[in-house]
Amino acid sequence: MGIIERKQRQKEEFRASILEAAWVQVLSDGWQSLSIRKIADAIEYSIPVIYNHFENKDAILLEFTKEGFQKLADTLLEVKGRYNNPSEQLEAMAHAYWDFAFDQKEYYQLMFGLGIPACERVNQISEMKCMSNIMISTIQEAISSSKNQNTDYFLKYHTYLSILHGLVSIQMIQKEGKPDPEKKMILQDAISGFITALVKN
Amino acid sequence: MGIIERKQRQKEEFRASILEAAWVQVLSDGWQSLSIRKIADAIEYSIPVIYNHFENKDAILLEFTKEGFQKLADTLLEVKGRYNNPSEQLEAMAHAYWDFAFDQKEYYQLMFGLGIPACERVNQISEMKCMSNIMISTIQEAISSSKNQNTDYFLKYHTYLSILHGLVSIQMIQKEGKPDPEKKMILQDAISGFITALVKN
DNA sequence: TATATTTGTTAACACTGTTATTAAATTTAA
DNA sequence: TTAAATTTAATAACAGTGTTAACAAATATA
Repeated sequence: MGIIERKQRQKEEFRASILEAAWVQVLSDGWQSLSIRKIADAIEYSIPVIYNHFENKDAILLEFTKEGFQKLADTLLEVKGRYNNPSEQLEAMAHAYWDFAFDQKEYYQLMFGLGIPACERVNQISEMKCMSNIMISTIQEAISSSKNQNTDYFLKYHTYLSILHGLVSIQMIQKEGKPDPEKKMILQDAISGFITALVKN
Repeated sequence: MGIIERKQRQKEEFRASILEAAWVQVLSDGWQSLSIRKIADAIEYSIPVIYNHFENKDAILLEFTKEGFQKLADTLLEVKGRYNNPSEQLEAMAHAYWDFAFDQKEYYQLMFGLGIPACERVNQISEMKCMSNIMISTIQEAISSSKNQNTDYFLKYHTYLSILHGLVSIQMIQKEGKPDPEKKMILQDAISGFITALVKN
């Protein structure tokens, strides 16, 4: 009696095929031109079937938003694991963040609402919180081994993320494609300033 | 024979009325819901007349983008004039930037493509360059009176703008409306770190 | 086999930006 | 003043968009 299991499996495959078709569209023409109709066309089904698997278009976008934060969190965690010193970790994570943004530009734009309406209340998404926690814990560790143990870690987390996002998004607005490698000097400049202020004060 | 002058004047008044109607729409429902049809409805004319004054919808958005950068540039210049010391100027300008972003949220979102497609090649807009120059000149002055005169001013400008934009946009993504006054501590933290690094090194 | 239930399609609604065609008003020329 | 030229505006349409009500076909249950 594995019929309902098979049905469940097929349903999930169907759902996955919708996301797959959507992703192909996005990679080829960007978020702006993604439409339910094109997805339906790609999977060779009629339009309303998509609404059997997703409440609306936003639900599809939300799925990718979550995926994006999960991928970023995974990357940060992996990179963090390559170092022991919190300062080194924060620096390496900053570079990884930058690379993720430009290697997975479509994800990043969706996650942070660059050019398209982002899911409001992004910070309530659990995958987003997961990413935050990785950053926060590292900052807390850095503070533990710093001169001033009373530093507000949440403030510093916010500053850290803001610097990273600011650098990335300003860069993305101004130029198409991946930035020159030298542009990473700006990242290096800003982030080393932040880390110095965090540890030395 | 002031007929052509009158016509020219009327044409500009018409143009202004289009922008005025658009702005009312934006303030009440945001950029997302602005449409040519609603503008036409508001000015009580048919749709195609709008295309006699603007090539397309993007041209209307571009107009507001320019306006926004002009307003921001004016504000920064005014604030800068209140201080003599470059460090103080950079700090005051940072606070003015923050205030502008949240007081003129609609402008800011359009200028930096938060949630809506920004005009590509924003940095080619002259009003944008004007704003940049105000920041750059102040940074150059700060470098002149700093320890290391060889500091790359353009890199520092980019860092300065990125920090500001990052702080603002992360804040805007996470919360609706104007942020708590205490959130400005994050700005203070980040920007004073930047200025210290700029002048003391 | 007959009845439910799920699944998918057609067709429509209410929008969007944009434009070709046509009519009206206005200005210019005779 | 009348006729031609020009400007100005409106209607109606095209090609899209997200979403959904109504209906038909396939499948599962009784």
